Amino acid sequence: MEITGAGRAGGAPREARLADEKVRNMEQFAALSGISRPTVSKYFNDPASVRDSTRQRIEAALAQYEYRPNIYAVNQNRQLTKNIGIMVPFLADPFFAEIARKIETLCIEAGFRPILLSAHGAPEQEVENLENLLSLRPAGVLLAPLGRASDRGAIEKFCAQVPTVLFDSNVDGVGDAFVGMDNPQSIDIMIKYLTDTGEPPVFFEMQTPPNPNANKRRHAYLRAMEQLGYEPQIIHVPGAGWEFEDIGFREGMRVLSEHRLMTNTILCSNDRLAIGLLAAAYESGLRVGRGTGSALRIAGHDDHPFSRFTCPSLTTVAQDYDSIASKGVETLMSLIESGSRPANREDWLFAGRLITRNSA
Amino acid sequence: MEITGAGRAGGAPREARLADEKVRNMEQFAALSGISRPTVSKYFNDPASVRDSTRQRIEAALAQYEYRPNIYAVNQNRQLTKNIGIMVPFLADPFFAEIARKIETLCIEAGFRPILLSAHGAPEQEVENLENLLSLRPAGVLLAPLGRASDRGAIEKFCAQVPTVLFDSNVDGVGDAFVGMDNPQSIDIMIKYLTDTGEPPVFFEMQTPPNPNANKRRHAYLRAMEQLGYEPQIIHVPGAGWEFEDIGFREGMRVLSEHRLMTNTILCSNDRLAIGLLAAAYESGLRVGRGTGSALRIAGHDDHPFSRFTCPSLTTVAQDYDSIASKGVETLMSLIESGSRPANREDWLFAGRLITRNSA
DNA sequence: AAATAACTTTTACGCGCGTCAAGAAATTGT
DNA sequence: ACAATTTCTTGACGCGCGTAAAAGTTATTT
Repeated sequence: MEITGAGRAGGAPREARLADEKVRNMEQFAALSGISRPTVSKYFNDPASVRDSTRQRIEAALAQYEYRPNIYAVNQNRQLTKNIGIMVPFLADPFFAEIARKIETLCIEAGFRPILLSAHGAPEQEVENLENLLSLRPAGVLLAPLGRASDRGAIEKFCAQVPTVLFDSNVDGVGDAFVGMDNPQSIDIMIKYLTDTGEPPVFFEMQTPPNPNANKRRHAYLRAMEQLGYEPQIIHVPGAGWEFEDIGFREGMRVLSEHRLMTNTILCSNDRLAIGLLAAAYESGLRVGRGTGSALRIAGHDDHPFSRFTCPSLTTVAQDYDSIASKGVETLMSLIESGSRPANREDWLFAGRLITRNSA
Repeated sequence: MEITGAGRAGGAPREARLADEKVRNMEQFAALSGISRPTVSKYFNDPASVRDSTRQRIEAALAQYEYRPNIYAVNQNRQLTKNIGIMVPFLADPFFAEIARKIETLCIEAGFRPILLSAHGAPEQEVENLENLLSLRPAGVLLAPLGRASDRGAIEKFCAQVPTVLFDSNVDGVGDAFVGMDNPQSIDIMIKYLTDTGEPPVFFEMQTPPNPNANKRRHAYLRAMEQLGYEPQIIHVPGAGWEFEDIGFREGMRVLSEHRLMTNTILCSNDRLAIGLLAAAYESGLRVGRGTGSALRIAGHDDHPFSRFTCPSLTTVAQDYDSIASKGVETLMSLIESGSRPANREDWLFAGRLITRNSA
C-alpha cells in the first residue's frame, strides 16, 4: 500500500488561517481580496461601478471574510448618508406602527437604512427627535407630524435642511411634499352610505383633536350634510392627547346616557374613538348595528388594524396604507436623486375605500 | 440733560456676528468658547469632568452657537458608543410598542441613544437587524426575540459580542440576563380566580405559537389544574404567525360552533387571541361575562392596551410593564458599567396582577 | 507661603474611509 | 496588432474627533 498526498508541508493553507482572523478595516480586506482599497471603496458605494471580474473577486472575499465597512467612518466622509428618518407622532397606535413598517420595508428595498422614531405624543419629544435626526445627516425624512401641537418653527427649520416628505398629517406649506388621504372624499362616501342605508349621522369628535385630519373631516362632514340637505350635529367631547379609546369610552358613556343625539347614527372622527364608543354602547346595553333590533349605528374612519375585531365589527373608511407608503417613499427618493428641492410643494391625496361591516 | 453711554464705537460686537455663522467642528467651537479642544472634548464626554468655571464658559458658548459634536466622528473614535439597541419581534403589536416606549425613555434618561428595531415577525429580518445592530457597535442591547422561530445561532453569536438583556421571551442560556413575567404565578392566580367564581377553564392557544411564553403558560395551566384536581382541556387551534386576533376569531368561530368545550370558561394564551375570540363569541350571539345571563366566560393574559375596550371588557392578568422595562434597563446599565460579562445569567421574573373586568 | 493636587493647554497621532490625481494595466474597437 | 478607452493601482490628503504625553496654569492644603 502506498501512502500518497500525505498533506502539504508548511501548516494550514493561508486562506483558511486568515478566515478566522477578524478583518479590521478596508485596507486589510482589500489586501485579502487582491484588489486595491479605492476600488473596494468604489464597490461598496456601488457594486455596478466596478468591472465584472473585479466584483466577483470582491464578492468571493466577502463571502469568506464577512467584512462590513465601518458605518461611522463611511458616514463621516460621505456628504450624504444612506439614512432615511421615519418619524410618527405615536407609535403605540397600530395605525402608525403599520404604516411605518411599510415605509421601512420600502426604504430598505431602495437601499437605504430607515431610522424609526416616535414623538410619543409629546411636542418636546418631536423637536428633540428632529434635532437628533439632523445630527444623523439623513438623506431624507418621512415625517408624520403631531399636528396641532407641533412646533411649526422647529419643523420648518428642519425641513429647510433635509428633504422631507410629510405624511398622514399635513402642515401647510412645510416640507417638500405631502402624502395623505382625501378626507372630503372619504367622509363623503361614508355619509352617502350611512344616509342611503339609514339616518344621516352625527359627528363625534374630540374638542381639541391633536391631529389636523379631524378638522378636515369635520369640515367635510358639514359640507356633505349641507349638500344633502340634512342638519348637521357635532358632538364635541372634552379630551385631548392620544388616548382616543379612553376618551371615546368615557365621553361616550356620558353622551349616550344624555340622549342628546338627533339621529341613531354616529360617525366618529377616527376608528380609535369609535372603538371606545362601541365599548361604551356595549356597557350601556345598547345594541349597535344596522339591523332593526339595533338602537345605534356607529361608523369610524381609517380602518384601524383592530377594527375588524370590535363587537360588532366596525364599519369604516379604509386609508390606502400601501399607496400612501409607496408614494411617500417614491417622492422622497426622487427628491434625493434629483438633489434639488422642488419650487412648488406636491400634495398627494388618496381616496378612501368604504368598508362595510356590522356596526353601521 | 446729559447724554452718556452713547454706545461703543467699533461696530457690532464680535460675538453677535459670529453667532450667525455655522460652527463646523470642535476646533472652531473650542476657539469660540475660549477653551482648548481636548478640554471641550472632555466636557462632551462628561460635563462633570471639567472645572466649574470651564463648564460655564463652554455652556455659555453652547447656548450662543448651538454646536453639536459630529456623531459619526465621535462613534468612530470611541471604543464604545452610547447606542442602545432595542429590538422587538412585532412592533405593530401595541404591547411591544408600549414596552419599547418605556425602555426608550429610560435609556434616554440614562444618557444613551436608543435605536428601535422590529423583526416584523420574520426570522430573516431578526437576523438582519442583529447584523445591522452589530455594525453600530452598541453599548448594549435589549432584545425580545421572536422565540421559536428565532435563529438561535445568530442570537448566540450576537450576544457573544454585545452585552444583551433578553426580555419578554426567553431563549435558554442566551444573553447575559432575562427579564420577563412569572408565567406559572400569573396563570395560577387566574385559574384560582376563575375556579373560585365559576367553572375551571379550558386553555385556548395556537398549535404553533411563535412565542415560548405560550408553552410556559400551557404547562402552568396543566400543573395548576392538576393541583386543584380538575381535568384540563387544551384547545389547540391551527394557526401560526403573529395575526393572533385573526386566528382567535376564525378558529373561535369554529370551536364555538362545535360545542367541544368541557366548561363554560376559556382562558386564552394571550389577550390578542382573546380579542379575536370575543369577536367570534359576539358574532355567534353568545353573551360573554360572569353573570347568570352569560353563556361563556373568556379571560386573557397580558393586559394588552386595548383589552380595556373590548366588549365586554377583558378579564386578564397584567404584565408588569414598568418593572420589566426598568429592571431590563437597569440590568443592562450595570452590565455596561461593569464592562464585564457575568459568569451566571440572571433571570428576573415579575408577578402578574389579576385584572377582573367583565368578560370573566 | 510653599507644597501639593487638580485641571488645562499644546502638540501630536490615530481611527476607517471618501476621494483625488497620476500612472499602470486590462479591455475594447478597428 | 495598435490605438483608444475603460478600469485599476499607488500614493496621498482630509474628515472630525478621541486620546495620550508633557508642560503650563490654577486651586487647595497645611
